[in-house]
Parts: sequence; structure tokens; C-alpha cells
Amino acid sequence: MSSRIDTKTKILDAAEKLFAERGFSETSLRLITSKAEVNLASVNYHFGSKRELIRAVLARYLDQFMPAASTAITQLQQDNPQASLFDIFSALVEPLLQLNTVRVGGTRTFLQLLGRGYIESQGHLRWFITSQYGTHLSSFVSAVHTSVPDIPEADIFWRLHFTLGTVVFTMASADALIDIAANDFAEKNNIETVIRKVIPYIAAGVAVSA
Amino acid sequence: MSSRIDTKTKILDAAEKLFAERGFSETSLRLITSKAEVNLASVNYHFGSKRELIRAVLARYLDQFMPAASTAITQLQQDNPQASLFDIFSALVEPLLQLNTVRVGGTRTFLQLLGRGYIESQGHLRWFITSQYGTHLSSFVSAVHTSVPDIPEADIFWRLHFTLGTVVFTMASADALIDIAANDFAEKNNIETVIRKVIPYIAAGVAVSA
DNA sequence: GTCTATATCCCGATAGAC
DNA sequence: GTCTATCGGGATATAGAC
Repeated sequence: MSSRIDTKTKILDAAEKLFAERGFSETSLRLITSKAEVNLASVNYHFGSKRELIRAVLARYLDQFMPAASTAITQLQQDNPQASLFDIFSALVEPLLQLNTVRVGGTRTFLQLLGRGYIESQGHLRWFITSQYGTHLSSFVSAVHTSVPDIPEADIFWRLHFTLGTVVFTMASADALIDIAANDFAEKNNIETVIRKVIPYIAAGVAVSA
Repeated sequence: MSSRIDTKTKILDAAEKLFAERGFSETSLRLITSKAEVNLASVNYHFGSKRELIRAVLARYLDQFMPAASTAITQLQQDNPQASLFDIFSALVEPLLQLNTVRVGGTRTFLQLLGRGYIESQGHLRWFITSQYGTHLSSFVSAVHTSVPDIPEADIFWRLHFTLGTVVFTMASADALIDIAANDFAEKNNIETVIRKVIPYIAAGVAVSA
């Protein structure tokens, strides 16, 4: 029964779905509380403001994903100090897919939220992410840098942001793209097969010599 | 003098700048008419609604860019039937930069608007673009297919959508990324230098053998 | 075509009873 | 902790004088 879930969680569950689908500013607190079947005022009681709710939604995913990703990268570097970019990106797949075990559609929701967070809201979510999870981020960047030492740091910066765009945009359109590929090319895909398709693309792009 | 420009143009000029910077839903008609120094009611008189204004802003760019891009691709195919993917993507740069000659910052504004259009607004701008400019789009896809005939059509489909995501996300975040690169790497970038950075990335990704 | 004034609505946030 | 009721404000859109 959904009534067994506490109000705070009900709000988070409804909010993340709506934020991912419609964006932050297009999602009102009234819509969230209506879907969550809780009172409007409970958002401010539990979270203080809409902005804090947005952060809480993101934090619930980042708190799981970031440590798992860091662990996976560290493990890879121990097992294979010569790991390729392809290996590094592939190491993130398992932590990403683990998000599907905690909530249905978790992987896609997370990546969509990440994309919204970087584009909407003038920089404050970007700042939140980099300040709260900066350690994990820079250890990932450093792993990439070790793997392709000839590429200048500034180029790595740009290409990793290109990669972020590739992934989050693809995930935002994943349902439509999977449908089209099924109709036009008789392909059966799901989120994992799409991620597997994107990895060679981004690995080639980050590694390219300009 | 700006007062010599008619009201409709003043609205379009102010709106495109604000839409590109802040996004569509974060930009109110009040803000637009205030910057344009025209009356609030004139937007509805000239465009009917905010949604129609958004389409008019995009159309003003697409009507120039799409034919120019098609011409550039056709010309490239005549001049060099063996054109590489890098050549094909590069052929789009000149039509893009031409937008700077019609309005200051035109290239950047157009690409940011395109990014916002694909990411915000649940599909209705996407539909507007593909239905109004579908002929130009498919001639571009066909040029790519000719350039990399060994890559299965389904893979091209996926990778061109990856590419769309790369470009759209990068352009929507371009201002922030340019700022960060300036602070962290002492790089001075503008939209053209970012475009030049992204072309090798996407060309490598589309061409990669999986 | 351009203006003022306003209708209508939805927003985030909060006061205060329970 | 949860509710009702509401505040104050900003949004799009429009009516109607000029």
C-alpha cells in the first residue's frame, strides 16, 4: 500500500518522475502533491522550499551513484592500470543500472534529472553537484586523464561535457528512439542496450586526436 | 536608432536573446516587452500568443539556415564525392557563421534556441522543426550515409541522434562552459571555437567501428 | 497599431487550527 | 505532522479607448 510510505518519500517519488519528464520549472508543487496524494503544505514542512526539494531529489540518486561509480573506477584501475577509455566508460554501466534496482526506471530518471539540472536553473544545481560530489568527479576525470595522457586537460573538460550531453539527451529521448528503431530496423532495445551503443561513440569522441 | 525598427522586429530581437539565455518558460512576455521597449499587449497583437512568438523566433533562423545548409552539402558532394564525415560536418560551419552577419551573436543564439527547443517543450518544437524542414534534414542524413557506407543504417540512426544530443546540450550550456573554461584553463572561447571543438568529437563517434 | 486597465489563473509560501 | 485557507505576486491574455 502506498499509504505505508511516509509523506516525505511519497513527495520525492512523485517529484522525481515529474521533474524528469517535464523539467523543474514546468512542474508545480501543486502537481507534485496531487500526484503524491499528500497535502500541498507538506512540501514546505519537509523540504522548506521547492529549490531544496529539487536538491533532495537529485541527492537521493547522487548519494547512491557517486560512491558506486568511484568504487568501480578505483577497482578497474587496480585490476587494469592500462584501462582504455572504453573500459572506463563501461565501468560506469553497472552503477548506472543498479539505479534500476532501487526504483523502476531509475537509470533513465537519474540521467534525465542530471540533464535538466545542468541546463535549467542558472548554475545553482551545477554548483550543488560539483561542490557536493567534487571528489568523485575529479577522480573520474583523473582516471580519464591517465587513460589518454596526450590529450590536454582543457580538451578533456570539453569532451566530457560533450559526452554528458550525448548521454542525457539520448536518455531523455530513449523511449521514442527505441520505438523508431523497432519499427524501422526491427531492433529490440532497452535502456541497457542503448547505453551499450553509446559507449563506443563517446569513447571514440573523447579519444580523438583533433 | 532602435525606434526606427518596427515593433514586431523589436519583439523578435528581444525575445530571441532572452529565450536563448534563459529558456522559453523562464522568459515572461513582460520581460520581453520591457527589454524591447514596447507595450505588453503588442505581443498578442502581432503574434497571437507566446507559443507563436517562440515559433516565429525559431523560424526566422531556420528559414535562413536550412536552405543554406542544404546548398552547402549539395555543393560539397559535387566538389568531393569522397567527402569524409569531418568534411560534411565542417560544411555546416559556414552556414552557421553566416547567421552572425544578420544579427550580432546570431550563430550562438540560433544554436542555443535549437537546444532549448529540443530539450524544453514536450516535443512540439521538435515536431515543428521536422515537419517544416524535413526535406533538408533527410538530404543531410543521406549525405552521411553515402560518406560511411559500411555503417549499418540502424547504427547511423542511433549515432546521429547521439550527435544531436551532443550539439544541443553543449549549445544550451555554452555560456556556462565557456565561463568555466576561461576560469579553469584560461581559455578564451566563443561559439565558433566551441563548434570547432565539437566537430572532431562527433565525426569520430559517428564513424567508429563498434 | 498602440495604449491602459483588467480579467483570469496559477504560482510558491505561510499562518494557524487541529 | 497534517490540514484549510489565504496572502502576495507574477503569469498570459484580452477588452476597449484612443
